[in-house]
Amino acid sequence: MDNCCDMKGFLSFLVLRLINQKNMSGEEIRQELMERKGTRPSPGTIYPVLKLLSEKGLIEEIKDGGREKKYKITRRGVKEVEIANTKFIELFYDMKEEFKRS
Amino acid sequence: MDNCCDMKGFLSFLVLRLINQKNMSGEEIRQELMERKGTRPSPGTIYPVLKLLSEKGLIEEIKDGGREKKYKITRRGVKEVEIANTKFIELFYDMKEEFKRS
DNA sequence: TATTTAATATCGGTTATACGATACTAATAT
DNA sequence: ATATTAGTATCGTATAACCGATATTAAATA
Repeated sequence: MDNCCDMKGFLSFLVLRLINQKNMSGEEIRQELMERKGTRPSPGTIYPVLKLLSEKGLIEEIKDGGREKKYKITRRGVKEVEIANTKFIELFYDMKEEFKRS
Repeated sequence: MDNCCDMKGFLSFLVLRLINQKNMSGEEIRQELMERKGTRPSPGTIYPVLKLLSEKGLIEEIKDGGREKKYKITRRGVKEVEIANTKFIELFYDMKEEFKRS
């Protein structure tokens, strides 16, 4: 309310990139986003995103016996990440300098 | 609809950064975003954003005689951009590599 | 086997983003 | 002075993001 630039949106992009880096469960993703944003996205936020990405065939479930269900990227997902990365960089190309300094 | 990662959101962030780089009119901003995204945001998208940013004291109008009204960043706006940049980098820090390669 | 519990899934509602269509304004041209 | 036109502004609406609360599931434990 008080802040411009709430940085909403891009959640599915972030989630897809996380799963692209390594297989992750919903809770692991919530934890990772907690560290980046300071706030932990609610279950009602994250699981619908995982469902959506699954339905689009960009990620798929894997069960490794434990309590958690993990997701891994699919080949389509890898392609999608690459396309999305390119779009992202085109959109924010002038952030390059800021990233360098970080 | 078909695509995950629509890259919606962040419009006010983008606009504020553009105006931070140089004084710009609504049309110039639409043009610049056209080049980055491939689609030109509609007037109904861009002018409300400019209004919002004005109301928050992050940008202000300047008239330079011509047909266009330009906006310049305020000191508060500059601060806000810096804060937003930091948040952005925290959120997408792992894009650093992709930016380097670009 | 029954219970507990961590993780996952769903539902309804709120807010923000963005669009298309339309109206307004003021500089320019006639 | 009037008409045109580029740019600006507004309105109503659609969509998407996200949350909180609640329900469900399945592994772990008692």
